[in-house]
Amino acid sequence: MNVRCTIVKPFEGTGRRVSARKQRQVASDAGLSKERVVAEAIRLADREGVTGLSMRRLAGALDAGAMSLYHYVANKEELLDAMIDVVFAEIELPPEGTDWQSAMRQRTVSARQVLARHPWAIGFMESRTSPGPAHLRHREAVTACLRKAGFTVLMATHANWLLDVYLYGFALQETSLPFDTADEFADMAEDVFLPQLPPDEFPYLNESAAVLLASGYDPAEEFLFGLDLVLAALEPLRTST
Amino acid sequence: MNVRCTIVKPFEGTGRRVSARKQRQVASDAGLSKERVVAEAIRLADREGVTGLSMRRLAGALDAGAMSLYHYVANKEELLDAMIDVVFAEIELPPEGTDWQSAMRQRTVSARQVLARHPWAIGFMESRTSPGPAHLRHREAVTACLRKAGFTVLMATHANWLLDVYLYGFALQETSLPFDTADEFADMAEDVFLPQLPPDEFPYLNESAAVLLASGYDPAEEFLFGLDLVLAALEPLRTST
DNA sequence: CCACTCACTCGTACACTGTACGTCGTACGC
DNA sequence: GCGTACGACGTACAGTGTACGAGTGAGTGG
Repeated sequence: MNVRCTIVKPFEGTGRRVSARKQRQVASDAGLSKERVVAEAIRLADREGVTGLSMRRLAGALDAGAMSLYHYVANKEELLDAMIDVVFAEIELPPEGTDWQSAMRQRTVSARQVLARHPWAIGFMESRTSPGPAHLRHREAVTACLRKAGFTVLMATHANWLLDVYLYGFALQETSLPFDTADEFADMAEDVFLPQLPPDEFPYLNESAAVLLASGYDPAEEFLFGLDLVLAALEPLRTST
Repeated sequence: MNVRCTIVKPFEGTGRRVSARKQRQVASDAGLSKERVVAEAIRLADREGVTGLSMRRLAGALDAGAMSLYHYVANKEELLDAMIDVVFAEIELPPEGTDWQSAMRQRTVSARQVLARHPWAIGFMESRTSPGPAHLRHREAVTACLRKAGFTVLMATHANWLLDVYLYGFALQETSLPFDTADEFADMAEDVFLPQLPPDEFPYLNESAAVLLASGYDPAEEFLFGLDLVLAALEPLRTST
């Protein structure tokens, strides 16, 4: 196994030494900077998806030449790393001073909102070979929360892992589904899915679709239901109080 | 929301009518076919990752011209759809005749193995707008298993959802991690992670790394631990026996 | 004041991608 | 035997990431 794995500090080194110069420009308006490049890249990815994010288009959005970007970012990989770390920074840390379930619930809900805002990020959050500083701060805070709640190191690792699995798995599924609300689900089920499911071949799927339709099933409620189930299942793993 | 969502039958329509002709060739060796194209695409993606799968390279592996592929596949999207459905077909269905936990455990373990074999598939399993026949058969079997175990339609939906979230979330994390075994984890933690974590800034991460290292933590065990936790948490949702 | 350095910008070029279009050879039904 | 249609594929086009190197202009040492 041949992995390189270094921790990067995204906004350091490549950026212009703005303090070392007598602010030759407004520094945030006209001139480029790594922050501006990354921020615009996130806006572009939010708007057009990750496939719509190309160096040329990004440069265009910044009124710059494509190759100018490479002064702030070594390559597209590094750009993605920096984008992911900004996304991590948007996630609320688990607050101190409450019970661990409320704290983890709050950060996980926040993370889900952030990932819904930046769906392109889901597949990359843990897959970058070099975790950024916001990522590390996040992990430290979560681990601290669990350890203070009385989880042993091993059980905290299990809990951390399971909660992340739930978060990323849910976000992945959520963005995949072609409906968001109960109404959209009803429309899709009625107009698209049901007509394509022969009742004799798929009796249970037909039954499910019919019942869920009749009862006004809302897929948006699935998140908290599963999250609370997972949190409750983790509670017995605590050893002390 | 503007989604097209049709159910495709992957190996039908575009393929050569092999029975209508007096087998002008060996039909599986030399000649192309949608099955052969898709199978080779999966082999290529397994070997080189999804970014290594290009129409030209796939054609090369099949000793054909790039444009020949488009006689069996409308575009790369449809190729991916067909590949995903083959992956679904590799997953064991939950066996009948056992308790629901064993059945779902078995199919989820199988699914994890399949996804480990085809890591490129993880992000696409539920994101294709048109579920293939193997996908539908899979869903039907899982739903049947849960309903027969006494889950109501709504609870079966919750359970199905949570188990899929766990499966995909785990597979996603698993492929992201730069280590697979306990030994590799130990090496990574010692050589790469710990040196980059200042103890005063990340006390809990340092503590965790040290303890896990000392106790020979094996990330491979995480899957069954979490799966059994989820299965146990779902048990009370059953209403009857 | 001049020369030099160096951060920054970006035009061009190359190898690669998906695929639209059109052109073949050939095997088949009549 | 012939028209037809199927399957194969060469070429071309717009797009991608980025290597290379040339330009520009501001700051500094002499």
